Amino acid sequence: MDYDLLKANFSRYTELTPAELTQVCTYYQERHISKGEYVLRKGEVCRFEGFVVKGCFRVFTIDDQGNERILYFAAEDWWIMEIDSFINQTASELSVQAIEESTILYITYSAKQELYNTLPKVERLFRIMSQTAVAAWQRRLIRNHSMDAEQRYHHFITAYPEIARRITNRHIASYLGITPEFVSKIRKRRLSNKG
Amino acid sequence: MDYDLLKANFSRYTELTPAELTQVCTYYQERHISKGEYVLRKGEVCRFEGFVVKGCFRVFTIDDQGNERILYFAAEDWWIMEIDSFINQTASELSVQAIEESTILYITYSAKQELYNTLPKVERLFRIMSQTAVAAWQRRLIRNHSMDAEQRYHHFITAYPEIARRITNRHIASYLGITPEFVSKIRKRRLSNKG
DNA sequence: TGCATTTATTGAACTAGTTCAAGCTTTTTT
DNA sequence: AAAAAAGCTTGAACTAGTTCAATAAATGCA
Repeated sequence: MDYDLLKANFSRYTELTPAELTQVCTYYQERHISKGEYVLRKGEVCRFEGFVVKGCFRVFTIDDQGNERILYFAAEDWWIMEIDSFINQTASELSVQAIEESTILYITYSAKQELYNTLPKVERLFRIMSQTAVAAWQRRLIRNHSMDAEQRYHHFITAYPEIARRITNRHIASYLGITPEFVSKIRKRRLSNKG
Repeated sequence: MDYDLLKANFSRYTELTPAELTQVCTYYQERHISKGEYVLRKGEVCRFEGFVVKGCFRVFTIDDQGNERILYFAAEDWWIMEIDSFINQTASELSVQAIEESTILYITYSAKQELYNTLPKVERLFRIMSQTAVAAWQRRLIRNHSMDAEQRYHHFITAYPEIARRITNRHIASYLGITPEFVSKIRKRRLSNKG
């Protein structure tokens, strides 16, 4: 099992010694998820925190009319969980589905609690990780208010070219909050402006 | 000085003994801010984390064309800071301005570091607070994608009736990501539907 | 108190994005 | 390899929300 990606992710937030990093990783287990499989469904309790080692997931909501809204994509080096459901062990508002053959490293709720108590430095690690995430979500909200659909599309494909290549137009549309038809029209416009 | 509101806020996230709560509060100082005054301007480094005891603030961005977008309002029991700027001590993307005569309790960057080191439980407190905030920002993003302007307006005034009464329509518009004119039209529509 | 400034309302013309429907392409399944 | 299913593209008609302009109302200031 290869924990290098996970270790690198952790090291971005707090300095841990190689021994500490290795110790933390022992709490994480590997799991393979096939394309289309759900790791979490709306209404279930999120019992794990997952780190994507290989593959890609979509994290999304389903509203009363059955419309799906993709909140984010999680490819290599991203986390998948329903944060509220995981920390309070309550019903999840989100679903998480693999859109490729994937491998994750996951930690259960009880193992996570044990990890926090065993190695208090991990508390700081996830504190900083979460604070960084808050800032990122705030920036995304501002982008959504200050950019139109075409600008948001352009921002997405330049900020995440890797992910953009791997997903369908419908998924991009759902992520951007617009219709798939309008994504087609934006693409057409962009092509004719460049040709 | 009255730390009750701050203590109650902390207690929502982690259990601390009365002694610990009191100890934590000694790191926070009171400051009065007059209406219209800025506590942070875009480009400055955010050197404090503030908790609103009395009054109301707007936290907002200014884009290249000079357009302001309100990210959130912070009245009593809310926090004001630029989280990214505070944790990394880098230039802030946001500005924070008092829209009423206000009182805050604030902690400086170095005092916060000292607090984390002196009382490690605080690390957990802010870890949970930040994780809760991530979930809240995710929910807000989903609302923005799945509701139209009228639904968003209605959600805001029913979720935060207190704040809605205290701010102008322009501010609500800026928060909702629509024009002030359209807020007027929504209000008119709502009135005639009820009369 | 009166003047100046900001804020709210309303309407008419406009635009970004949606909806629906049809035909085409690609992927998945058998 | 064929059939089925899902995804993409395009256009025409529509709608939610914007822009601009003018007027009225509220607020701040000397």
